[in-house]
Amino acid sequence: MARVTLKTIAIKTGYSITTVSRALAGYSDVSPATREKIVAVAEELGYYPNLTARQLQKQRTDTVGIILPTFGPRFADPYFSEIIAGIGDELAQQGYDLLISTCPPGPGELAAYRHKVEGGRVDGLIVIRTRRQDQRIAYLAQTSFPFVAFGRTDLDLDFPYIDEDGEAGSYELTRHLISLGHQRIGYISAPPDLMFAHFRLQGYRHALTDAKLPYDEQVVVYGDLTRRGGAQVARRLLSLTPRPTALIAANDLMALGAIAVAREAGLEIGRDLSIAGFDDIPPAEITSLTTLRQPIYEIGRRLSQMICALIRGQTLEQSHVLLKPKLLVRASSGPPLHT
Amino acid sequence: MARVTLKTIAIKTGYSITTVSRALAGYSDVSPATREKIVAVAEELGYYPNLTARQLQKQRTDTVGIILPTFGPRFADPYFSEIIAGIGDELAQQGYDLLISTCPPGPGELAAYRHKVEGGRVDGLIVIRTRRQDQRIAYLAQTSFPFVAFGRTDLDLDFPYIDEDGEAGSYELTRHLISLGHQRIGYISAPPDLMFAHFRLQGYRHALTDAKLPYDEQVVVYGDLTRRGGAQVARRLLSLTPRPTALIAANDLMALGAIAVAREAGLEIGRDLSIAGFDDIPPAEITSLTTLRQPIYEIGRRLSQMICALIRGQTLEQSHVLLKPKLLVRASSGPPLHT
DNA sequence: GTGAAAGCGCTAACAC
DNA sequence: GTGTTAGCGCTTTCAC
Repeated sequence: MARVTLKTIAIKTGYSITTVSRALAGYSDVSPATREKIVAVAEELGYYPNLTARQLQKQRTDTVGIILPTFGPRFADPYFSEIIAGIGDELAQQGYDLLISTCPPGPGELAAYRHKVEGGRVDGLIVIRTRRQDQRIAYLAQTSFPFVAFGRTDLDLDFPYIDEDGEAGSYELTRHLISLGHQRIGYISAPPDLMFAHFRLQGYRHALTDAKLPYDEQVVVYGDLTRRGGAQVARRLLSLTPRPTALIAANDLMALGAIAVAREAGLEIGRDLSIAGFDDIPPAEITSLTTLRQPIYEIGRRLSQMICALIRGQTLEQSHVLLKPKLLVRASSGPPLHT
Repeated sequence: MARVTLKTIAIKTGYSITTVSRALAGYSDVSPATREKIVAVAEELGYYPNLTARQLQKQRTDTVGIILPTFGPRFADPYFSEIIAGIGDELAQQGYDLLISTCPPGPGELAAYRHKVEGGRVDGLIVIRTRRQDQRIAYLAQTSFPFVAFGRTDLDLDFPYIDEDGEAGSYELTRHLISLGHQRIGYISAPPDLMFAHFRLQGYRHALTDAKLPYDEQVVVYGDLTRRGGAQVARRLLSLTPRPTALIAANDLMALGAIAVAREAGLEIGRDLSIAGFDDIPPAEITSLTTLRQPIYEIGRRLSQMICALIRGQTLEQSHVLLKPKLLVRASSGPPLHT
């Protein structure tokens, strides 16, 4: 079980470590006969280069990092698995590994980032779920370490990102409900420090204003992005008088929670109450939920492409990508009962 | 942007690299005054140890690897995000990083494993979705590299694993349907080389035999674990005469596909046709799908605990863990129409 | 208490 | 063509 290193092969073949290294690396300045001998012995011994040593020497790790901002004990959010799949598949193709950590948002987070960056653990980072005054972005931008973000921020910094145009999407969705005749539309927002929550709420708000409908803070509540959380706050909205005739949730999971609550209350979705979400996660289709689709897997791939390009020192053709989500009208939204 | 290393601090403080190293590591044989000075300078300069160098020296990476067996272009399987969450959270707590790769099952897979193991990229590996004659397990067992598996295999090898007792679960579920009065129960299996597919099918088979019902190969079909795949083969089952009065799918995703197809055909789930799945992914609850619950997140945590213990050279109190899935009877299963 | 020296496994500059 | 030397940044004997 002794490790086979260049030294092992050098001793066995009688050549120097350097020559062995060059032979194996396919350099042209080593004689074919020598190379053959060395390669044969390497195969026989089952030689495999030590990646850590190579990393130390080359001063790069061929690894991209991502730190998942997990709230609470678990994140069953399908969003994460989709994006990791996209990121991982693309990185594999480009010859990079993916180092994943989990860290709850908060003061300890920066340490996790420094750990990766200054510890030389990765060559680049992908930041997801950007927040207002996002300190992770602030830190990374200042170090000039290669990174890309999924999401913008409200800091005055220029950095490469991909984002969905949540405002436009949300605007379109709200208009859709308004055009169906809804006048009192409840809104279940995500935690307001998340940038996407901010944009999505803005879109809702502007659509109301443009339609000369009042923006009523009473019908805007905040959930924690989970199904359970959505259910909780939906209950509040449904107990209001007059009751909203439609509900928009800032993500599908909360919308699904709202649906469950509405059903419990004996309401028929799409008729007595319209509900819409955001993301188009798989269950949304099953539940016939009207929603806005983001191609998360594809976004993951593109994030990987961008970070790989940055690591290689290339300049991006496009460093700010804004994707328009696609409105999918399904059975969960319909005209209000009394118009 | 020059890297701050021990050398930087050594030069600045006038001490040797050795002393700086020891001071920062908190060794007792360095005078308090010296330590203080060194620590101060380190902080001022924003020193952060180079993890790669440390890894090379210590001959360990404090990293655990997992290679996701992705089929096709994407794996939206909620199962993956759950288990990664569990694994990642626990590893973070134990001070380990998680290195994730993706690799489709096949001949290239072993190379990916060797890359991690012999390249010294990780200290241990987690293998998921074991298969019959699993070559990954065979390889790892032979190298005596630390690893744990989620799932057993049919090789005659002793290795640490956690597994669900898919046979017992499937047996119980099938009995449940039989006791409701079903006599012709269709079965949508997963690809047969997956061990869990094998066990789940066995449970179904034994339950039939024990109830003196025939095992009819005509009603056993194979799907690819996706919703779409489940829908495809469910269509075949529903066109048989006599039509099965109940369907079991080897995972929830395929069960959901079957439900969609049945609804299209005008069947009311739980009345005209009973359907059951396996896993209890979030949409299962929403859809009122009778299923078998596995605590995937918890399994992820336990896998991490085991691998960490193994890496530390500890012996496991329990190296073969078999968990019994819990039957959740929901509205998708009921008695057949004509009994 | 502190420093010099060796070495983890590899690559690269430079001689011969 | 091949070997010598140095060095990536760190830890760890072993002297003093």
